[in-house]
Amino acid sequence: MISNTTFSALADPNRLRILDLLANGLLSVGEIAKRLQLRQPQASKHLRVLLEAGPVKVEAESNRRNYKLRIEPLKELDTWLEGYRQIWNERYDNLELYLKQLQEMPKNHQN
Amino acid sequence: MISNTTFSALADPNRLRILDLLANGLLSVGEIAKRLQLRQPQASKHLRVLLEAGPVKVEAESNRRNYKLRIEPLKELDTWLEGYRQIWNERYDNLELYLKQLQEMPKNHQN
DNA sequence: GTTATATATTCCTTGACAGGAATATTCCCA
DNA sequence: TGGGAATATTCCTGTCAAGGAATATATAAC
Repeated sequence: MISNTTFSALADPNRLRILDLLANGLLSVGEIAKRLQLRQPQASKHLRVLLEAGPVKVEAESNRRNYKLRIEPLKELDTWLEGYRQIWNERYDNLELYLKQLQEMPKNHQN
Repeated sequence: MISNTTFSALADPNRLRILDLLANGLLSVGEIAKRLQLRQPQASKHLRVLLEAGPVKVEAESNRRNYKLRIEPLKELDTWLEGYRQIWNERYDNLELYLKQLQEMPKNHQN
């Protein structure tokens, strides 16, 4: 079972945007704040949430702190989704089967 | 871009559990409350959140209301994840490549 | 129609969280 | 060692969401 902390961390538009930024490579706090038009403290605060929840890691480089994506929590999300993917495939299969049966049914039996 | 409302709806342990229950088929409010040891009003309230956020739908049957999974928002989640899946595959590919190069490298060049 | 059952809604209180502003901390460099 | 740049933290305030309790609504059964 996936924990809800991952979802909580992503339940904020700015943090979602941060992840999308980091998908293209590591960034410093200042860069993130600049690109998202956030004030630096808010950027730091959001990054802290992401850091503690998991989907981000940090690496100090002199007085910069470079944040990177941490892919594991997203993999967990993927794993969690797996169970539901089965459901929608199942349903799709049923629809396919239904359409096939409909096609094979003689026209005069289609009411 | 996925909206954060889906994540918000899932950012609660009880709602996650509700989804997991509904993955096995439709359930009435009372059943959900009972299985999750929730009071009925709280169950209703969580279901309302899920209903408005998307991942659940409802069907009235006499004085019961049967809630079902609505798979579309989870598909959206899946689509959103797709971008990140590319990242982890990419990294995996790089690792594979690295290991391959390592293998092909003559032993006396491995420092 | 009255009663029971299932569900939804309202009101209240409390706790968590986001943003703003100010300040603290850390590290580099001269 | 002092100053500046980058980042983190603290304090404050307003908003929102969750749970509890009580109540309203709807449907079935008699």
